[in-house]
Amino acid sequence: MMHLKIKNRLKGSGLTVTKNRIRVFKCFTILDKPLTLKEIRTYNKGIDRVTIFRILKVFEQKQIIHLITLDHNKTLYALCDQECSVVKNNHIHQHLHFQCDNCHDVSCLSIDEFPSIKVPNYRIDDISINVNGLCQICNI
Amino acid sequence: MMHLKIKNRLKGSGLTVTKNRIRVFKCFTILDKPLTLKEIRTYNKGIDRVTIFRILKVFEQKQIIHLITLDHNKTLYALCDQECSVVKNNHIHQHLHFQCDNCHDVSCLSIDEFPSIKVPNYRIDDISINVNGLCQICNI
DNA sequence: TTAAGTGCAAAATCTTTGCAAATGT
DNA sequence: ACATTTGCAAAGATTTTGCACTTAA
Repeated sequence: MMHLKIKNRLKGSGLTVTKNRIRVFKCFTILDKPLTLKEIRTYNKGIDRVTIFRILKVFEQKQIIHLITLDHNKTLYALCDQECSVVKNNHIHQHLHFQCDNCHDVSCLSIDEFPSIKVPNYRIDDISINVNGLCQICNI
Repeated sequence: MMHLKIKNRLKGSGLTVTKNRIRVFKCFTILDKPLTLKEIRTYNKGIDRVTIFRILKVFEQKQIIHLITLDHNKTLYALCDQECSVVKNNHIHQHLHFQCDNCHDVSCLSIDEFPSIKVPNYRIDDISINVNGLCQICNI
């Protein structure tokens, strides 16, 4: 994704286009995987700690990225893509979050049949699934 | 659950039985739902902040409680019950975590058919599911 | 030009560590 | 008696806030 596309994405969300926001956005597209705060800071040296927090917060509000919360409070940030659809004012992700127990990388996986869950007397609106195991590469 | 039972549970896990540990354990059984750290502190006034941390940590290690990590890093602590089984050194919970969007209470729900997930070329070992919606009471 | 974003300093939280005193076995 | 747990103080880590300066539209 090039600058122009990024700019349009930001504008489309009603955000001012700034150097920092472009840099942060770009690092998501280049690395092409969910990132920890530490990684984001590493790839955006020079941008203030606080500014990064604020950019991530506004990106999340505008649904440019979404948070992945793994067990024990490990948080990752991932770019939303076309598969992220909006239902009833909520952001519904028809994908699951996978973490490899060997290489520890995290990825968003789309699956063909997303499980539906029924619980008697409850109304289920949103399902969030995290799975662990071995990824394509580590499973050879 | 009364004192004797709690004592045995602690001893059974190889833990020393102390007043504080009994108090913390007891508050889980009385309130009978997953609790936030804040709630645990509220119901255990007088026990030092640090001691609570240490008790929760050791309870987790001994699989007396398990952590529930909701979106945005909200963590709750829940008593493990007989349905928590041990598989391959990992603690597998065949239940899901539900949070009501109205009353915000969190609960562990057992469901009859726990979804199985298959992803080509991946090995899936552990599935963790969080759902939102309306609970029994709020869904009337 | 004027509204919004940024950097820096500092505050507010949250979690961990070290150690002497208290408690459990 | 001896090992473990606890409380307190303080260190670390993480996230937020306030405000003057800079940048984007």
